[in-house]
Formats: sequence, C-alpha cells, structure tokens
Amino acid sequence: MKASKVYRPANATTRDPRALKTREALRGALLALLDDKPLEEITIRQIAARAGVNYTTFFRHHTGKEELLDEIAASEIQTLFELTMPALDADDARAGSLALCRYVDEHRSLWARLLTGGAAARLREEFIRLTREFAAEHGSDHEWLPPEVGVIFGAGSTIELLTWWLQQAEPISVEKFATIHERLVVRPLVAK
Amino acid sequence: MKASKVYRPANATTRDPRALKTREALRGALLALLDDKPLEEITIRQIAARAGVNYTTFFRHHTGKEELLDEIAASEIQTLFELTMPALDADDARAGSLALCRYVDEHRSLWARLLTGGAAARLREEFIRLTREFAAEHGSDHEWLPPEVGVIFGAGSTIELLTWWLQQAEPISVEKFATIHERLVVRPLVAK
DNA sequence: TTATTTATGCAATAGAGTATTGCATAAGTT
DNA sequence: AACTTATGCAATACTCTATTGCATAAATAA
Repeated sequence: MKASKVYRPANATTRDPRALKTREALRGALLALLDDKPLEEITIRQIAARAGVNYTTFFRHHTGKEELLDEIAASEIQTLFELTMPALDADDARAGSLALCRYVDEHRSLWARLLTGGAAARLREEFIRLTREFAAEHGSDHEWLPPEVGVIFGAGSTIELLTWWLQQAEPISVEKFATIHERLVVRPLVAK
Repeated sequence: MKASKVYRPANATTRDPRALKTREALRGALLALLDDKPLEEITIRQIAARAGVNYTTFFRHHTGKEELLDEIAASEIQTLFELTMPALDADDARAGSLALCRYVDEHRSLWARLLTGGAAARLREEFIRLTREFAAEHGSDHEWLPPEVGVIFGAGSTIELLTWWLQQAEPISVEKFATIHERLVVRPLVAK
C-alpha cells in the first residue's frame, strides 16, 4: 500500500482549469470579504465558503490567508510598476507622480481594500523592493542620504499618502494629489 | 446565592501593590518576548509564564495582548512628546528634529521593540493624534496641502524613518539622522 | 488584632479557528 | 478508454483564547 499524501495542486504554474478556477475564486472571495472587514476578522472558512469551495481545498492552494493576500498584493503592485515605470523613467518628477496616482485612482476600490484591509505591510514590502530596483538605476545620490533611506522613505510615504487618499469619502482630484506627492515625496529626494 | 462574576482588578487606577506588581510584570514580560519575536507569534500563555503569573490572571488585567501593547505604546509616545514638544515649539526645525531623534536614540532598545515588534500601527495612530494637536497650534498652511495630509505625512514618515534607523546594526549618528529627518520630513512641510 | 475586601492560583471547561488525513468521485488529460 | 489530478466530504487533532467557581493569601479597614 502506497502512503497517500495530501494532494496539493498548489504550485502556481498549474494549467488545470479546475485549479485555476479555484485559485481565481479564492482571490475574488478574499477581496470581496475585504470590503466588509479587515483580514484579521476574516476566517479561512469564510473565504472558502464565499469561493464556493471546500474548506480543505483552501489548504491545497495556500498555507494561510496571509499568503493568499500576499499573492494578490504582489501581483497588483507588479502591474502598477510595469505601467508606471516608463513614466518615471523620464526625469520629469511630476509626470511620474501623476502616472502613479492615475493608475491607483483608476483601480480605487481594489487598492483601498488592499491598503486598508490588512495588506498594507506586504504591499509596502513589495513596493520597497521594486523601488530599490528602480533606484539602483535611476536614483540620485546625496552625501547626506544613504540610498536605502531614500528607498524606504520614497516607498513608505507614498503608501502612507495613498492610504489617506483612498480612505476619503470625497477625495481630492488626481492632479492635486499628484502635486502633493511630488512636493512631499519626490522633490525632497531629488533636490540637492 | 450571589452570582460570582469574574474578578477584575483591571482598571489602571488600582493602588493595590499586588495588582501593580502583576501589571508591571506583564509589561516587562511582553517587552522581553518582543526581543525575540513579533507580537503575532507571542501567546498570552507565554506572556503570563514569563511574568510569573497565572494564565487566568492576564485576562483580569487585559482583554488581549494587543491591548497590553497599546497601553505600553501609548504611554511611551506620550512621554516622547512631552519631552520633545518644547523643542518643537521654537521655529527652529532642526532643533525639533534633533530633540526627537535624541530621545529615541536614548531609548533605542525599547523603541526598536515597539516599532518592529507589532506596535507600529498603534504607535503611528498615537503619533498622528499628538501631531494633529500640535499642528492645530503651530501648523503652517499651504493652499496645495490639506492640513490633515501634512499631519499624516509628518507622523507617518517620521515613524517610517525611525523604524529604519532602529533596525540598523550600526546606525548612523543622531546628528546625521536628524538632518535626514529634517530635510525629508520637516522642511517640505514648512517650505512655501 | 480581628474582620473584611480584594487579587491571585488552580482546575475544569467551552469554543473558535487552523491544519491534516483517507477515501470516493468527478473532471481533465493522454 | 485508461490515466492522472483536483475537489468534496467526514473525521480528527491541535492550539490558543476566554470564562467560571472555589480556595487561599495578601492588603486594607475596623
């Protein structure tokens, strides 16, 4: 008799339609629940139920709800950077801020859920990682500012400002917000 | 027969030496454990054990470990502001930054544990609240910057920078760090 | 000191949520 | 059609939070 192990379709590269459907359902379920309450108050059972999937199945794809949210956050921020980086490439600070803020504005409800629902810490980590990569190529050096601090500050305060913006019931315009971001975050970093 | 309820010495104003000792032991135990691992990985049982107190007793003083950490964080940040505000009162931006950074530097291990151990969110909230109070009196207005954003940014990025600084094995000097804080956080806020 | 109040220790217990396993079945793949 | 794989389902184990009743010892008031 061969010892049966816990079956795990798990690894994200699966092509099986059934697995893909389940993974998609789980992502959607978590995002839907994040509309109502923060991650800590969401149980795996609730996610599975909302996804129309058996509780056990959740663990065949993810180790926990945090990991699932990580996955979502990482992919979202990846997209954000891919669509925003080009604009940042130019030396026009305001254009970069504007591109970033526009993208977030166009995906408001998703980003609001991620930032205020419990993924802030993970989003911040990914944001820092990608910012670090970017800074390695385009960063400007200052004798008073260690590069890593610039990265932390740039990523951290951007997240900070975005979180505020996304929480507002009647948020200020993208243009005004981009101006704030440019003056408080970008300009101090490039100023000599 | 009178219905016996759960006895709660709880309220922080108790003068009973036994209760005071217990509360102090619990605070110390949590801080000690935060040296090794983040709050999520610490159980109430561990805190109680480390404090040399029965598990049940924990709940007679606190509703959970988060609340206990909140209590510690709130009192620490209160002290920080009381000792730092006077320096901020002067219009000398650098003096304010320096006073704040000096205080944190002198209480390095405690603040490192609070900021990196799980109290960051709570610390941030209190920091924002106190900053808001301060800004209401000393804040400078800009047509491009809603006062509340200035508060969020000032408090948030200060916490952000401090967290980085406190995590370094060989941190830069207080003076250099204060310069960074002044140039990245304070100056952009007061600049016209 | 004596009497009373109050804080803690201890044991029992309940409940929520996480995590795993074996087997059956159905959907996908070759 | 023969196989491989993903999910459903039921059972189960574990950890951690939280409460309760009673006994005891420490603190306070008489």
